[in-house]
Amino acid sequence: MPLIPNNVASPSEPVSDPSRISNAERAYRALKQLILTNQLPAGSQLLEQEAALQLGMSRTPVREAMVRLEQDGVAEIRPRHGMRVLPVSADDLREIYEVLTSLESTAADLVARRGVSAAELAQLQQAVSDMDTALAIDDLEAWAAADQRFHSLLVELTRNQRLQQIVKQLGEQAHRARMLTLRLRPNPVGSNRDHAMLVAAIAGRDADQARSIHHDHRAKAGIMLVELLEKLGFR
Amino acid sequence: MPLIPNNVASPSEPVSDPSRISNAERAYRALKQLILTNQLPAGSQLLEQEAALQLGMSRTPVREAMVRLEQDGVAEIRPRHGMRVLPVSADDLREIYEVLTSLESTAADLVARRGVSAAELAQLQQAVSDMDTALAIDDLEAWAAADQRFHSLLVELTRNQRLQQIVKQLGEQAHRARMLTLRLRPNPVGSNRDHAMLVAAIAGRDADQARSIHHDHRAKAGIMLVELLEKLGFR
DNA sequence: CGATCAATCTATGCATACATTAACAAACGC
DNA sequence: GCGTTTGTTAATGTATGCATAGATTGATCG
Repeated sequence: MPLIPNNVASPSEPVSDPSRISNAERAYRALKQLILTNQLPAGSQLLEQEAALQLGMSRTPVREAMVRLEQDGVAEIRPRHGMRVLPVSADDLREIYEVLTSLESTAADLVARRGVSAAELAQLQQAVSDMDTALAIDDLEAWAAADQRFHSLLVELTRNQRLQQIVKQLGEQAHRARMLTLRLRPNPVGSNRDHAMLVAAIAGRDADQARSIHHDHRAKAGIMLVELLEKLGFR
Repeated sequence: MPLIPNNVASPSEPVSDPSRISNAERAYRALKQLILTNQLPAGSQLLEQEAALQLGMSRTPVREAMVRLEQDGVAEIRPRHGMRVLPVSADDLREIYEVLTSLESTAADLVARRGVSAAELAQLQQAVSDMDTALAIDDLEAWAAADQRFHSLLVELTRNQRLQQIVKQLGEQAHRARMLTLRLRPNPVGSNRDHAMLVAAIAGRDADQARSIHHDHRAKAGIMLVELLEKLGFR
């Protein structure tokens, strides 16, 4: 007997209270947070039961969280060994940056082409300025945060939710590697300059220029990180 | 100890099936298939219990499948209303094609830049030739299949697994809309020409040309589909 | 007749139980 | 000793039970 849809929903109406977070959601966020901060380092394994105990819930919601993390590409479920946090090899990072370079330079193009409001431009400029400040006082954590905010803003301005979501997901995968190498890489002065130039191109509605600048920016960063990771011996 | 040698398998039941698929996986594939073929059309809802009954399993693996489908972006879980198959609006399609255009033109660039073996080139040419044949006998289903194969091949040749996975996922989201409009759109003769030109550019290692051709190809197709969907009144 | 509210129903989210089977180890034959 | 076999353990995959909250229904009131 085939699965027959028994009714068709009217256009999606908000139904439930979004403020209530399920245990499955809590587990998902908690585990993801642990992974992104390297508290659950690459390669570590976690059994459903262990995680459930730690989080004060049963295996069921934990399992759901692990399934989601697997689909996010940050972990894998190995049938008798629990969830294993995926390492990010130099090759993985190369893949990630190839995609990010493509999508973010497209974002720069789209945003420049459409044009941005004064307020939006100000936000971008603020992020660049925060990066400069952070660099001046040698606060690399703050610099990384501002950098991330800049990229995030840029992508949000495309108003393409799928593009946003994909870039965010890949950014999370790359995050751990970036944090590991934050203090090993040359001071990112060039990065700040690139961003300032991109903002100028966006303000001037020069889509080709914006695309080109951001493409090179991401490609450079990608190559640098991949080489760094290779030197560190991450295969 | 057993008097009957245990290497004699009972006729009906294989002892150890190495490719044993979990019920959760079965549910995932079955539901996804139904959605992609529009047997479970956009907007339809399906309760966990209903699906479980139809698939001959309990709610637990069904639920896992639904969580995965939600992360795939083809359905949403609405508490107390079951899983709802997401409609693909004209706006959704615009988003999807923006990303696909970006990623696939990058793929064309990468593949042309690296160069392909004679065998790989032949596969691409075969796909183009199949598209021509299908068009000549007016078999649109076959044409769509060959078209999909071409795009799929192109992306596989990048050897970037993340790029492949993302393009595949977005392709699945767009699939239903493409099938719906397959007979309403103008005959895709231009599409075949674009593909032939792309193959030539790849053979000639002309990355810029390859990128440009494929970018325009995808952008054209996207605009056409979006307009078609808007005319059909999909919001 | 339409709106409001209470009573009922139901799908879900989670906990828990259980059968299965891979992984490990111990025992065994060579 | 060493590879093989068998027994044990434990983690999973799935089923099931249950409390809850949201949805639905129907009764009451204007």
